[in-house]
Amino acid sequence: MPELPEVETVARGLHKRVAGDVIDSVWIGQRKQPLKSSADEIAAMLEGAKIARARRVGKHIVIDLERESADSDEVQSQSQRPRTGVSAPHKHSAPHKQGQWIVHLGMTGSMLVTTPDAPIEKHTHLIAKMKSGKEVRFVDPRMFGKLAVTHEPFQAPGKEPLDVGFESFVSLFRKRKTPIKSALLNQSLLSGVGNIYADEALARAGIRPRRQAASLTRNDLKRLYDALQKVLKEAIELGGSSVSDYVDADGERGFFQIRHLVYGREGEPCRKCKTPIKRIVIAGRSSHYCSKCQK
DNA sequence: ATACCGACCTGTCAGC
DNA sequence: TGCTGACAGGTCGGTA
Repeated sequence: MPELPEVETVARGLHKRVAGDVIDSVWIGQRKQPLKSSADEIAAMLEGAKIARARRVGKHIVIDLERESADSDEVQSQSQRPRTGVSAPHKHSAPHKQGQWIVHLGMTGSMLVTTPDAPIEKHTHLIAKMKSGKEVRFVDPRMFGKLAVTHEPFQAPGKEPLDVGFESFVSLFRKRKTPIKSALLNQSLLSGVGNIYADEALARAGIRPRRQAASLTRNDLKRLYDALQKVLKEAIELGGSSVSDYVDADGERGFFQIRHLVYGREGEPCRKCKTPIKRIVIAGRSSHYCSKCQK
């Protein structure tokens, strides 16, 4: 489901709602598909930790956790401790002060901040109960999402599309024989671009998705670079694209889908020239373009 | 090294 | 009213 703008929206929503809050307890459901870290590892890292920050890296949500340096001697049980910050629920609390909770939403994942009485949706795989009374819930029908915890600083494999400089952008594609659409989807080149925004950026730049990446002129790449940054920023402003079931941390849909030029518009007229939008398959993914406006 | 392809899952919708 | 097949925002691992 979620690409850079959607993940950014969810991360901002989480930050706004639970930054500074402390995780009291964690419930983790059974899943056919593993979460990546084990349930025990996740619970050990999360329980008793304070959420310092929620942010986006590529298509990942990174939640920075802090833990009071429980200087060994007195470790109290989590329940009884009047209004101090973090309690240490485990006797052998991690030696690390800091940790990270990494969430990938896959195709259909969502991270919701709810009240405890909100009905529990089908396919809820994790519930973190916060000291404030709120709950953070990870819901993921298709189970392509992943949860992990780590002490290592998380790094995306590729460049951040909104931070990368133009020269660096050019060098990513210069030698690639693969179609430009495939190169845009390759997370080890750029992290965060998915099927919607690849199509939308190519449409705005006037470039056909099947064009070999290496065949793009510097001028083509400049238009693509500008278009990509612009479309991502606009989409973030509108809370992302809700094509079917994407919602943010508050359960709200995004609105960028009404601005799509090509994605999901097969057969509909191009907004500029009225030519029907075409759909082809590249590397197994639907790709949409206007055959007149994109060369 | 690089690049396709199917697999991983559930849900929905169109067509018969 | 089924049933079947195609398709869905993403990534992996195996294979060419």
